[in-house]
Amino acid sequence: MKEMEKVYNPRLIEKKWYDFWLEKGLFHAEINSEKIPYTIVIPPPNVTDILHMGHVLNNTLQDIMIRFKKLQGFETLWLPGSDHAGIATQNVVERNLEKQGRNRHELGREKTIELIWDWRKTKGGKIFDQLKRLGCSCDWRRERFTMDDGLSNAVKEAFVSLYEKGLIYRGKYITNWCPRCNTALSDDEVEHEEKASHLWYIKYPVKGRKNACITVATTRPETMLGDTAVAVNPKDERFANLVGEKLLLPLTNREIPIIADEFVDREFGTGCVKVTPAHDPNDFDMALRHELPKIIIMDENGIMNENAGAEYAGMDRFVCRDNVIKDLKARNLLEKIEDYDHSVGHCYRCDTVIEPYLSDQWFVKMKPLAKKAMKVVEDGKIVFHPNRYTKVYFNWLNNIRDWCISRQIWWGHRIPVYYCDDCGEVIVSKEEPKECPKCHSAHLHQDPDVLDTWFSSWLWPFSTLGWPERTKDLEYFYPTDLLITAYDILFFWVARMIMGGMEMMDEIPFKAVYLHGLVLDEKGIKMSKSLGNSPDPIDIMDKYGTDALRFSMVFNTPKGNDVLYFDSLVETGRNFANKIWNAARFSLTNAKEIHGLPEPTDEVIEIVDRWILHRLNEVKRDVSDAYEEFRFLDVTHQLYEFFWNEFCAWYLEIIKDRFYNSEDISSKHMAKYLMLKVLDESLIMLHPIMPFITEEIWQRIKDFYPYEKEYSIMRAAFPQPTEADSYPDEAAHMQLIFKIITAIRSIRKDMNVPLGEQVEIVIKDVETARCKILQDNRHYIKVMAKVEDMYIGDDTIKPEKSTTTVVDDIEIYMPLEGLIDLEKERERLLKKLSKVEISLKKCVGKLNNQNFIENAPETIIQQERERQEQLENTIEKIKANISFLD
RNA sequence: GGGUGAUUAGCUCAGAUGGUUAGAGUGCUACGUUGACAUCGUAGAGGUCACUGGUUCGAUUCCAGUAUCACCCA
Repeated sequence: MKEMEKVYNPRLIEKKWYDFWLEKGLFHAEINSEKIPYTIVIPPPNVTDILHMGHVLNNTLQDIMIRFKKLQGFETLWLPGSDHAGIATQNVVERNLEKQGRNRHELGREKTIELIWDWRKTKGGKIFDQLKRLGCSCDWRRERFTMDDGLSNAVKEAFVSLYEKGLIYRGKYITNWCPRCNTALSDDEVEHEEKASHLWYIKYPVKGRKNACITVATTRPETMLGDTAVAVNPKDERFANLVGEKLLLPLTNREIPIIADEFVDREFGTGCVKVTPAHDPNDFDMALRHELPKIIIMDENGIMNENAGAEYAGMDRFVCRDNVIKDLKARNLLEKIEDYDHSVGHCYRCDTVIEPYLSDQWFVKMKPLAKKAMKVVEDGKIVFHPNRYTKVYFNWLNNIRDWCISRQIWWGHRIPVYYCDDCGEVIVSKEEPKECPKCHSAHLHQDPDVLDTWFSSWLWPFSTLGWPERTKDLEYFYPTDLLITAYDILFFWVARMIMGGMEMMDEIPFKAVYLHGLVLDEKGIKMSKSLGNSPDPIDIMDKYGTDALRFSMVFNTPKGNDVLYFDSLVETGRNFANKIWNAARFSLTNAKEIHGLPEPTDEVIEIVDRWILHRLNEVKRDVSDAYEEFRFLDVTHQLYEFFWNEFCAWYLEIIKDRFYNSEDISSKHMAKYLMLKVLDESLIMLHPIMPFITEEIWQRIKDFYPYEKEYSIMRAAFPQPTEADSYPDEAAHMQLIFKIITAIRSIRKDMNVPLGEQVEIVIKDVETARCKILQDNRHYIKVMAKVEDMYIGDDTIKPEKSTTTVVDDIEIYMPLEGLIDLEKERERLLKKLSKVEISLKKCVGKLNNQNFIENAPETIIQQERERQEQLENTIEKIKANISFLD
């Protein structure tokens, strides 16, 4: 194998290993009765999607769990795929047509759909190549698309079975209509935005009463052309005498009644509301209660029609608004205009202002589905992480309204409903019927609409595994284990999948849901294409490496909260990757000759070896727990701290002395063995987060390791903690040694004694047991603090002209012939003294508090007493040293 | 209008069933290229844990309220 370069270069290795994993089929899952399955289905990206930072976070987290579970020995399946994104995809192709001066209508339905398929085959699914670049261990052999035959069949099956259960119905209702996309949308596809607007107060003359008017307030004055009543609250005495009277609707002179309805809020506006049943959902309900006519005043493009009156027909709705206002003013019927903020619905695909619009649509009855979906979460069969989303979920399901599933577009699953042209019979069937079952007519036509894309997505966890066929895959992999998605599609998708799973499979779709946050830019603003604040993740990977990006995202993403992204963030990951690389480089150059040697015996083990084993053991436990609990931030921080600040900064530095200066072969061997062991196990623990660099290094070291190794790190076993590697005493002793070393280095720095200059140190510790620890491990202090001569004892004497520090209550002296600056020394000691005195004051304060003594637990009191003693000793020693300066 | 979350170092964020000296990354300061790494090393400075009350022997942590910000639902 080639020598390792001085700096880690991710470009050279990433593609190589991804191809290797693919070639070995390491991402592929099969039914395996020997193993427990662990399944994640990908939240399918749109077929039009290209990778953005949100995808990076989402897919990195999924990959982490899949790789982690694989290391734990599960048969892991990460099932990838995309959805057909009805509106978005059709929009893309329509825009292309527009550029050529054509449109879908002149092309016709079939030809347009053909074009969209062509687009999907040539341009669609670009994101999958990008996910591969990100290292995602998806089982690509199982890639699915919502428009595939199997999944289309699932959609039909779901529709028909829901219809047969009476859970799907068709009707004329107010829906959210996008005049640009020319289709209905579900409530969730409407994004509300607070807009500064006005409240227009319009006077409606009362018929037969000269000069009598009633004033209504509205935010959408153009809709008055479709008013069929004015409503007041029945308890509102101001208008009691007017109920039942007729009004003359301005600009049209149509007669409309004044009605009384509980819905009217007496406090809002004037207390009188205009009722426009065909263009407002609340008014629609009111119209049902009062049997009012419903006048549709605009077409599907938001253009006023003849019902709006000859003067306004043909006008765009917003132009019409201006004209209505102008004309009302001219007739002196506009009482006033107030500034008013209200939330306006926009199409989530094209941002056009939504028009509530009366039309024939298909709906799913949600209440019965919601009930089951709530029960499984109540019963703890599905757990949300973080848990607070449980409440949000219940809140949404408790207030759920029926789901409008028909869309007036062409790209999607055609609704499996047929109408008899002769007798009007409605036939709901998976197969296209040959004749009307009622009148046997052959003149049938299919419903022209298609289904909401989410109507196929909510079946995803089981349709991708073969449903409605009862496949072996379903039996083995379903229910899936985990769904990872951003919290912004909790309702769109997660809740609906639970409903779908319960209804179709009578089984939960997944056991856990992990909801992560959104990726924001450095100012905390949501990234979006239109703002241009979203970097291209591929550029970032080119610049810093994939592992660096993955690590950095996780290192900075608190559980369930948003993450702010900026480039400098990724430097952390890049630097860490380089650190790992160099630790490996060091290890390899020093480990070569242990090839083939057996595991060393305990006879030569040193305390620092036990310390690193102990720490490694703790890290295995903590990291494994953190992975299990989706605390990815803890995983990265634990591993970063351990690898960099314990393994590299202390262990590797300490064993250098053995490598370079020791004659003891077996002791050297022990250090090399442990160095490789820590490296090996750290790599495995890091692998789910940084798959590429860990595989590269692991491949390089595996031959040096005394054990037989697998051909890929992906097939390694996640390290298990063991009681045998637990050395709490030795670990505590080493911590003390490290503290002493740091204290000596600190004096050096303060006194301007560079590490290149050897010094003499005298340590005085009157506590016998502890003093022995220092004596036994003096060589570590000598090596790490560059100390030539060292005297340790309970009776050592402070050398003249020496500088001092006190660690706990251990005194450390460094003789500084001619170098000591008395003032500076006094300053140092006084600073230290004041710190310790503050601590002591707090401590004594507690112990002098009778209530504390009476109420606090004995262990805490004991702890405080010991602390007091040590602090007093420390102070006494610092003071003595200060007076020594005089 | 209802709900959720946030407020801790210059910046981005962890954290503690309530009990030593509140942590990390980044930034900053000083010194340093010794044979893994300057994408580095060593040492250091930097925090009234948003505010006001309450519970408690003890609150930055629990509770209530206030303020500011963000998001979701209507």
